[in-house]
Amino acid sequence: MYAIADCNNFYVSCERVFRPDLWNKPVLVLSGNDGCVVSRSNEAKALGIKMGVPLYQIKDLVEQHHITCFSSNFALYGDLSARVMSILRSHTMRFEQYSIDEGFISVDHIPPAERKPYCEQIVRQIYQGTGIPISMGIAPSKTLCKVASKYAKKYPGYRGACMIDTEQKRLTALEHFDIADVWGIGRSAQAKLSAAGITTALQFAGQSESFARTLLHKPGVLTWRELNGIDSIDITEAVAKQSITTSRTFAKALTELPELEQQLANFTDSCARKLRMQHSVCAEALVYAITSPFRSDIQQYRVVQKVTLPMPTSDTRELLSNILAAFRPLYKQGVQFKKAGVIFTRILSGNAVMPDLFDTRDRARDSALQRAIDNIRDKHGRQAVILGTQLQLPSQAADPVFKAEHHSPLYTTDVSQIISINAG
DNA sequence: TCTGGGGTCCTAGGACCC
DNA sequence: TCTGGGGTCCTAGGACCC
Repeated sequence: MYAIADCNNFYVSCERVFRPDLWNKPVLVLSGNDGCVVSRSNEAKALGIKMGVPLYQIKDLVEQHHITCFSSNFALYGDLSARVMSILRSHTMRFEQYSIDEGFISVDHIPPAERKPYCEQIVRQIYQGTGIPISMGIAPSKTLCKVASKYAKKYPGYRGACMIDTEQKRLTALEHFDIADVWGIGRSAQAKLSAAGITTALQFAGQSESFARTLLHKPGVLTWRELNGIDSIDITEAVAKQSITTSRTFAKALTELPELEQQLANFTDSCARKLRMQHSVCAEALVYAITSPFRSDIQQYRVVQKVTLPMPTSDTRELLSNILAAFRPLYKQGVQFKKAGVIFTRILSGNAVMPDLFDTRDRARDSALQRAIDNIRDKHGRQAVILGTQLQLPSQAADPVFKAEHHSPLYTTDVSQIISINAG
């Protein structure tokens, strides 16, 4: 048996931890550049605001109902996530963090009759310890856990934890569950199932396995099995990432090469730090820059370039010089680049690299320098040492590349804020 | 005018080999 | 004019997740 812990409206809940006055009020958290809605309080959902909707399309609604909006504050969300996950991890030997706001645990070590009260207690503990409300679902497969957690979220009577542990409960739960809300069923699968007359999770689970295979292939079979209580997606311990991305949409399109290079330097820096944190090296990367796909009035243009590193590396300078060398020839004057990014695609373990006889770099020296830079930044902040390419350009003073007009303070990570919280 | 960011897995089809 | 069959590996793109 597994249990999932799923934070309720996570980003909104994080903001409310430090703004208790916003309980029971409509609240939204916005994506980068305050573009789209990415998290909604229950009150905002009740007003009909959909996930992912652009802010400008609901401006009137926001004003009319005095909805509080926040720019996303990932330093805060990451920090609170780590606290929630650490409590969760303390309850079991088998734990998997599935996303920033969800984690699976095994509850095999808890006697069956105590599992639900045990999870209710975890819900209370996490709320008391972090201020974040969560819901839990307990079941013999991860997909059924997700179903159960949605019931726990919807009906307060479950006291935060819903368990599917009998055949009767499974049938009843699936009967009232929309197939589109099942974990693993996306838009495409839903359309195919709908065409076959299937609208509930129970109808799908009641089909034959070969029906699921013919219509939805391997992933569909997995979901079908899981809905029928056959545990098919085991808990997987954290492993090194196979790809690392940093990308941004710009508030105002960029046209000049130096400003694009500055952004690519920031992206590369961010990816490379994550790479070194998991003790990996990168053998191949992708750099891209594109015009806005929403603009039908301008000529679309896209740069997508594979970058093969001469040697697998995690050195920011080496990665950046290769990435910029690949990008420069494809840059075109006059193009309005609205979004750009860097993806590290071929990632290897740091100690699996073969030395190259013809290598021209002094790698011992490079890595000593990189370590020294990392140490300084750990102590004194990310801006303490940067590459020249990352320097703020004079033209940007009154012209922000990124927009964030509703950013909350760095409550948990900024030293001055921590002092003021303790003092208060 | 304004439209996010970061991942994983699977599949079909091409390249290549014998 | 006739022109095999089967296997592996790689990659781009799609689907899905939060």
